[in-house]
Amino acid sequence: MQAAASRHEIQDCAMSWTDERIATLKKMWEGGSTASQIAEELGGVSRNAVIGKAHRLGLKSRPSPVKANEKKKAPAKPKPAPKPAAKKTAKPAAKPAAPAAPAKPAAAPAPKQDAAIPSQPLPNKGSDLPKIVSVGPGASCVRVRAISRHRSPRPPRRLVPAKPSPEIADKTSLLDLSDKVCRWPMGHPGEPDFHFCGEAVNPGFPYCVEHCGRAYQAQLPRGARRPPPPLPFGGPRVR
DNA sequence: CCCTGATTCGC
DNA sequence: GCGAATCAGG
Repeated sequence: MQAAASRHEIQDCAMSWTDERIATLKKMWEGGSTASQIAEELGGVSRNAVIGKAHRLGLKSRPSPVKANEKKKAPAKPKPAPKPAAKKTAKPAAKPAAPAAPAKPAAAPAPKQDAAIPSQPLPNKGSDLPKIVSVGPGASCVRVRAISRHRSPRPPRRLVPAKPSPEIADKTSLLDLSDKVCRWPMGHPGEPDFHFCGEAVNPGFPYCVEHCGRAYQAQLPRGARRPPPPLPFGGPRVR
């Protein structure tokens, strides 16, 4: 019995949208992660693929920079892009897709409360991320999402998704999130020990009482700056 | 120029 | 159904 293994880890080269991947996609999408992050997390898929899938799944567009204020008036079509075909056809492969930049200051998800935006778990006394980093040298099937730009030397991406890893087996993983548990992220997505708070939420909030206290801080009068910088999710990934 | 998501459209 | 190409706003 070679069974022992039979994990889901390497998804073969046939990257298909399995239930689990879809679940991860949903959670992250709803959790406020950007398509790029999700794509990176899932691995093997481009940001566009994630977006496309998300829409097909019926997930809606959260704060989109573009359609955010799309008005309902449009007698004329502002979209005269008749795509004359002959694009993909010519280039079935070879695409320098621009993967994603890990660090994205753009949007921090978080519920829209009037208070300040939640902040990241902060570098807790520095004891969150310093740990392992990647698994697997290079799969044989990692799509060629070459880094077109001169970003950083892409570290060996771990192929194991946000699967139940022994490291976080007893912690609240992405897939364990629910409306009842605190969604405060501990660490960053992708980290081997990344997990969520998991405490019972403060009724009406996505976080537990403790983290609500951190997420919703009253604006202090200038002069009394606090040390902790904000942002829960879309933060600078410290890789 | 970078990012973001939305949409189109060939496969 | 999938996702690259493209669009479009910030």
